[in-house]
Parts: sequence; structure tokens; C-alpha cells
Amino acid sequence: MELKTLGNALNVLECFAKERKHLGLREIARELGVSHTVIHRIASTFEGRGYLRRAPESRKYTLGMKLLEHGFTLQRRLKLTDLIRPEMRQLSDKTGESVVLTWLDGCQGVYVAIVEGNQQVRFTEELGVRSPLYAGASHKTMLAFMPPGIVETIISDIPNSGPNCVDTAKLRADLELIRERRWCYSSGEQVEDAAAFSVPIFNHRDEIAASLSIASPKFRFSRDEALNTLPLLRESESRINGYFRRYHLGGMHGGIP
Amino acid sequence: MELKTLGNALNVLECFAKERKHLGLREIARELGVSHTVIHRIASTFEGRGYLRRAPESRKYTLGMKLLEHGFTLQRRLKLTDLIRPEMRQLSDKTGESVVLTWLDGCQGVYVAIVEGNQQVRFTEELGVRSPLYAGASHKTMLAFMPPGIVETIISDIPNSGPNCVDTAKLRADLELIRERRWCYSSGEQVEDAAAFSVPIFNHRDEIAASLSIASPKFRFSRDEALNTLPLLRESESRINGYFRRYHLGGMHGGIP
DNA sequence: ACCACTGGTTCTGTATGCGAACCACTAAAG
DNA sequence: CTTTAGTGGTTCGCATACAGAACCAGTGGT
Repeated sequence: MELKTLGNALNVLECFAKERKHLGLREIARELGVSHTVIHRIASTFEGRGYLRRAPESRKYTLGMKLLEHGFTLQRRLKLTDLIRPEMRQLSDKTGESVVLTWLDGCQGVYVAIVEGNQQVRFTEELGVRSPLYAGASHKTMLAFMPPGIVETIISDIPNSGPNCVDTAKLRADLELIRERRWCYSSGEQVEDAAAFSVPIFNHRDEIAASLSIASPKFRFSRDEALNTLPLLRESESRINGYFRRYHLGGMHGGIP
Repeated sequence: MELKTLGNALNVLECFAKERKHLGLREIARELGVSHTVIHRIASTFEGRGYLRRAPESRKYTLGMKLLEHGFTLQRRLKLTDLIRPEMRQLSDKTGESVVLTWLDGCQGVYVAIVEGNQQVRFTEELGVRSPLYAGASHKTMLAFMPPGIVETIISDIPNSGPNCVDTAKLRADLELIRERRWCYSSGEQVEDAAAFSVPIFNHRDEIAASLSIASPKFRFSRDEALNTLPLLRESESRINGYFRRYHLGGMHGGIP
């Protein structure tokens, strides 16, 4: 990070990312541990440019529409709305389950598109959520196809104790299997009651770029039930892979943070 | 605008909003009329934080996923995905035409959600596009219900010659009619070959907040055909209005820029 | 080998942003 | 009613963090 002012400003913006909607000047200042005057200057600059706005009554700040605009530009650029989401919708209609596209960004996975199934009980997840690559079918599927050096670094960074601890030996075996089969099934790994079935998506340079998953409550999505959907999943996979190749989407799995 | 550095940084970000995907350092610098060193510092800060990223081959910069995240947060907060878009989908299915939600932001309208109709030829528009309030049914519908003082200011700011010139007398009459009927039909106004039929959406404080429109190629959407859809439109209007009230969405039509 | 680019780095003067102390205001507490 | 503890907003001197010229290193074209 180079520019301190800009860094501060982005910190401010990211305060709003968590579920808190409205924040006061001093509230932000306290959280970031800087003077409230700093925040004031940042916030009013943001406000003037539409990145933040203020609730008329409480006078607190909220995210502004400008960010929605940028988000839309990006969605358009990733061909999400016009190509990929319709394809996902088809798959969801055929299987009745939720379909998720997870994008590889640096060393994390981001849910960028979700089409929910038509069942009463169905898997659902918040868009834009980021998580590390070593848990859950959608994420491990991507990890498996990353360059070995980077995979090593990521694995060695996994906390080997505490709530998020992972058996790295088993993980390595999993990754090997995923590479072999080009799919991954997991149950109750990332989300307690959910199971997912994922296949990898590559970019035009054959680098791993994303993963496409069918996700479901685990009681009706055993490994066998998942495997039944493989032909349908493969069909969508190949079409989406086509889009990635044609439009040079994805890739650049970036350096290690 | 208070902070120069942050202002510069936002300018950089907005360079990418136009349809150009990849930009080089000096390219941006030239456009903004500042030293390329400035842009370099800004860009690398942004890159480190995920707001920009670089294409591995061309080494040029592009928008980063972080902006997608913020966009999603905002969409979630506006209840777009879970409540409003499904309602719009229903309306679109019933009418066969595209349905558009236009949000009031300051003194401009922003297209925040579009559900396209099922017809071969149909109205389509880019999400996130901003335009002034004095043209097009969706925008005039909002203008009509803004506080009279602000309406005056907006009208007096309309260029009264040139390509975007508007007959302000006629506009005033239109607005009067819209207030009376609570709907607005326009044809070929904002988009040459399109017609639109709009109703206003208010927030919990009964301030104008958005507009809901049916949009169609104008050859199959005459004024009479539009009026036929009024009952359906009203139904959706009232439900969406309910969401706006319940969740305190919209409003704060802000000051004059 | 040259030129015209590119992104990246260094260094210095000064513009610029920082922060303690200051308002003016509101809402709750005494 | 006054007090107090909040709030957002403002001021101003000082130190610093940023701007920009000049620089390097790399690349692709001629």
C-alpha cells in the first residue's frame, strides 16, 4: 500500500462492507483508530462523489450508488448477466438445485453468481463473499489446478490448529483426486448443512479461473445423487468454459498476498 | 471535494467506467492531465487492495473484484436480488415485456434493475447508466414528484438549445399530468425506438424514491397498449412500494449538485 | 542501434493532509 | 432548566506525505 490517504479512504469504504448499514463519523474513526477529522474529510469527499451518502434523519453515512455503478460495469465485463447467468439458470432448472459460480481472485474464492433452485429448501449464499481456498468443493476445485508452488504456499499458510484447522495430508490427497477426475464433491465442509459438487473452469491460457458448482442441502445431495448430475454439469461447464476462452475472462491467479 | 489525493484516485477509478477495459499508466495520466507518477502510486495502492488488477500480458490495469463486492453489498442492501427483482420478473412474465427499476439518486436517475421480456425484439438497457431527469417516462415520473423548488432548479438548468434541448413549457404540463394520473407514457424520448410506461415508487416518508417501468420497442407499445398493462403494473407497484416502506429504501433526493 | 514507448523508482520542496482544540447542535440524564 | 456526553463540522499551525522532474530498465517496432 503506497498512498496513506487513499489507504485510509479504502478502509473507510470497507467499514461498510460488513453488515452494518449506517455509520457515524466518530464511530468509523474509533474503529480505524484515527482522528475523526480525517474521516470527516474522507467521508465528505466520498459523499461529494457519490460513493457515500447520508441518511437525512440520522445524518450517518451509508454506501452510495456510485459503487453500484462500478459493480454493474464489472458484471457486464465479466459477461455475468448476458451469458453466464442464463447458462446457470438452465442448469438450475434442469437439476432443481442452486448453481454457483465461484471466481478465483488472488488466493481466495469469491461467489460472483448464484442462481437458486426451485425447491422449498435450497442452498443459498451471499454474493461477493470471499473465503480461502482450502475448504469446500467450489474452492478446492480451484486450488487443485493452481500452480504447484502457489498451492504449497497456500497449504503451508493454513492454520494447523484452532477452529479452521485442516488435515493437510487429506487435503493433498483430495487435490490429487480432483485433478484426476476434474470434479469435486464435498459435504458439510464450508457450510454445515450443505453439499456441493464442482467442476473447474479455465481461461484462454488454460489457467484455472473459476469453478461451477451445484449446491444443495446435504440431505438430498449424497455423493451418488451428485454424480447423477455430472453429465448436465459437464454440459454447462463446457459452454461456460467457452465463454471464458472467447472473452478472455478470469485467470491471473495473482501472487501470494 | 476535499482531499486531492482521494479525488485523483476516484478519477482514476472512473476512467474505467467507460467501456474501455484496459488502461496503461501513462494513458490514464494523459487523460487526467497529471503526472504518471501520481497515477502509478494510486494504481498500485488500488491494486494492492483489489480495486484494480493487471492483465498479466499487457501489464495494463483493469477494474478489480473488490468493486464487484461493494456492488453486491449494495444490491443486497437495496433488496434488489431477493425481493424486488423477483417481483419484476413476475411482471415481465405476465406482460412479456422488459421491466425496469429506475432509482432516484441526487438529481439523476440510475437504472438499477432490469428484467428482460421474453420476446425476440425487446427493450434492453445497461445497468448503472445515469441520466438527467427531464427525458423519458421513467425519469419524468420521478421528477414530477420531487419538491417543487428542486424541480424548478432542475428545469432551469436544462440546456434550452442544442441536441438535448427540451420544451420546458410542455415538460411542465407533462409533470402536472403525471402528478394527476400517477403514471407516465413516453415514446421515443430517451431511446429513439423505445416506449415506456412508468409509475412512481415512494419511500416510507412518502418522498419519491424510484420508478417502475414497462419498456418495449415502440412499434408494439402504443399508448393504448401501455394502458392495458396498467392494472398489472399497479399491482407490482404496490408490492414494491411496500418493500420500500418496510425497509426504508430510497428517498433522500439530495441537494442540487 | 536506434527510437518511442512502456511501468517503475528516487529524491527534494512544498503543497497537503493531520490532529488537538475548537464550535454548534441534539438527546438524554440530572 | 442545566448538565453532560454525544454528535457532525471547522480552524490552523506543523510535520509529513504527496507531487513531479529526472531518472532507470525493459520492450517492440523501424
